[in-house]
Amino acid sequence: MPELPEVETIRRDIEPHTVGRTIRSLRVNERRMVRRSPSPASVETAATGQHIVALDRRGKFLLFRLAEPNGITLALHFGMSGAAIYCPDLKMATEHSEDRHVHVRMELDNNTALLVRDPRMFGEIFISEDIESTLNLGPEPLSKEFSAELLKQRLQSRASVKGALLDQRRIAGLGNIYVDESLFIAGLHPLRKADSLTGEDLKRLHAAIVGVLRQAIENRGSTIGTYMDAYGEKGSMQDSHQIYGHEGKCDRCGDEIKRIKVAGRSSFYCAGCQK
DNA sequence: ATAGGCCTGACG
DNA sequence: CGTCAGGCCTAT
Repeated sequence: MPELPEVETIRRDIEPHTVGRTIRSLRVNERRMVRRSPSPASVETAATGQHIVALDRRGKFLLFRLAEPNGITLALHFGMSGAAIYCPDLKMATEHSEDRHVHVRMELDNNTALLVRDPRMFGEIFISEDIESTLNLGPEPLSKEFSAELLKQRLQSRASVKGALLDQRRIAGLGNIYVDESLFIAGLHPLRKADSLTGEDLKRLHAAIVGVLRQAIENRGSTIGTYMDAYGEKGSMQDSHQIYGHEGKCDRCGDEIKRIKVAGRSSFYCAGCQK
């Protein structure tokens, strides 16, 4: 479930609890969550005893920057159903560890812990010594460099604009919800060819993406099904969704909201507003 | 470009 | 029972 705003909310919340601390132990008790590193044990060994020098986010990945040996990063991805659980004490961590869906337990040197719960196990944990190359992601949409011009470059594709926006190598961090929201705000049909957008289209789409992601972070993400932040609280961005998950008439023009499959994903749009 | 697979759980 | 889910990889 988590897209960029949800992961950023988790990052901001746990940053003060993790940066500057040492990882006392890391337990990964689900092989299927380890796909890029050789084994759970290799991830555990690489992280144990390491100092957390920074907590970053790249796209939908949460990145623990570890001191020594040389710029190693512990990366987490939350897939469809993953959640971080911050535990201010080990009693809480132990209680949660009995939950069969808790697959990762990171214990810090001040007797706090961070758990990862992921029922569907589409999430991932791994170590990389060159995380930027490993992830191979497009630019961050909330970075200074992200402009309408850069968006134009990244959308040089004959694919649908929705498919292109979902491609993490083109732009990092957008998922099904925020793509639909951005396209609605920009007035663009999800099936428009990415390389058919005009300069004006691209300016509107750029502003829509930046605006919707910023607002989603302010609102601590969207909770539709199960997403919870690291403290177990819901976000409120779902109350501001204008198109995703909506049925019936468009608030803006009164036309019927349509639901189709684009790039294999359920897609909501208004034929009156989106061309 | 699309379908299927990976998984569990919620809902009709 | 079937369908769907905020992700992403693979094979066709």
